[in-house]
Amino acid sequence: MKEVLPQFNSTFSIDCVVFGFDEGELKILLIERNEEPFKDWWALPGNIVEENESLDQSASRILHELTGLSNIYMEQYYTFGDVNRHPQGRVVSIAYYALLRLGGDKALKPISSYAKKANWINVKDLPKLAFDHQKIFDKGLEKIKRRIKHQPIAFELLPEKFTLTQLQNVYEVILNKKLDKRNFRKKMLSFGVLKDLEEKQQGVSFRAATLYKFDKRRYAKLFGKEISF
Amino acid sequence: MKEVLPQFNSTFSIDCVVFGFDEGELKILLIERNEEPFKDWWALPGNIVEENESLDQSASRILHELTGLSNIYMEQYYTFGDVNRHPQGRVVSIAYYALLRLGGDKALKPISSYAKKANWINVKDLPKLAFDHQKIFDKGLEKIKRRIKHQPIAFELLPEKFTLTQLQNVYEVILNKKLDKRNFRKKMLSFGVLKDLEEKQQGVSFRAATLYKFDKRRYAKLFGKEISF
DNA sequence: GCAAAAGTGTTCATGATACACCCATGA
DNA sequence: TCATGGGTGTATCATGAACACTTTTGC
Repeated sequence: MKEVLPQFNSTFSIDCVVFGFDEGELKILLIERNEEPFKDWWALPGNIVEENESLDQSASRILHELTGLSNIYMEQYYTFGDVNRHPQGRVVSIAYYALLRLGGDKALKPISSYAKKANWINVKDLPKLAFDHQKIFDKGLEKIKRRIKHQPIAFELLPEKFTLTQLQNVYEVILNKKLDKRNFRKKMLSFGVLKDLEEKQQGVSFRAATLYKFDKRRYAKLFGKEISF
Repeated sequence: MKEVLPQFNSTFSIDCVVFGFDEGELKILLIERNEEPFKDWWALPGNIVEENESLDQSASRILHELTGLSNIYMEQYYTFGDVNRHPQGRVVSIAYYALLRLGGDKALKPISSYAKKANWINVKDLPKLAFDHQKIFDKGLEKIKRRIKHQPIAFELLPEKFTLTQLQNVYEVILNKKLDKRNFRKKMLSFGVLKDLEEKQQGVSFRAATLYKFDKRRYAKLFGKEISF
């Protein structure tokens, strides 16, 4: 049966824009390539899709190999297929963005070794990227800018317990503009999806802020999928 | 160089959800398949991407072969890659939606012959579709529902000269809800991107409506890309 | 006591919604 | 003259935007 399909030398890959938020900065995970082409260049983590895995599975696998983490929030957002985007042949790349909580215990534990090293790099300070990865990144950033206005994705970038100021910070960095503190809090709390943990920040040298938690159940109940953050 | 790439029996294709609006109804173009698998089933128009064309080019080509038209408004929106979505092997499909003006002179002039016939079918009355095409359609419809709220895509479904009632109809059918006539007109006109042609409808058996035209230049000037229709 | 961030309300402008009647035309 | 859709305005409500000071805490 299989030989019925038309065929030429082509393949497809996944590339991931992995966003992390740390100390008020939005970063992405870049790897320094070990192999030609673009040896020694910085690139988005990515890999070839294997025969027996779906695209989503492949993206999860790549992230797992890279970070040792599972259950990362990811979404497919665009597919890049210009004829000459890969110097060694026709490679169509399906792009995903991922969001994860940085800081604290979760250091990177890379499993695979196709990269010399992986690094978190501030999105405002990106080096020149291999292939068409700059384009892929740009579109990914644009995507989460839109997304964060209507879906509760900001919480994926924060620890489970967070302060309202940290949350506002995520919005400010992603949207790249200052927001009004009072209006932000009023609006956020008005959705009724933040649970006041009646618990304070620890170890800060100033007034400790209240910790909140995103209440997923309540969110799902109130709004199927739609809201305007 | 080319043999460096990992490879297995796989390929990629484009599938298109081609929307057309006619007499108050939203329709899509379906073809009846001529070949196995799913011979005699209805399916979305689509084809294998060729070696020397980008994804966008491929989508345009497919639409051109199918309709004889060029310069159709299209956008890539999702890529479907489940392992068993195609019974003959691994086929990853990149989905596009297209919008075009129906009615009047523009009958279909199919060029290719992989289909027995192509038909416009009301989206409320779709038959069972081949492969995972129902899923592809669902996601496409969802996409234009969102899109129409922020981008001027409704005009792509109308003739160059249209009445406000026709425009409202497009919104109502895509969003699947009634809108208030006065509020709709007020809002639409307030954007300042509709040009009053000082010309009336012809050949109607009731009061003729004013014809308008979408003013692309003015739109581009006023709003880079963003607006809330 | 001071530095640093937490926390808190009101006013105003704008946009969204609800709602009903007269007008022009062709048959 | 009647059937059909074209065309119009106002009042109310909800939401978003602007804006500054007091409180708490650790050092």
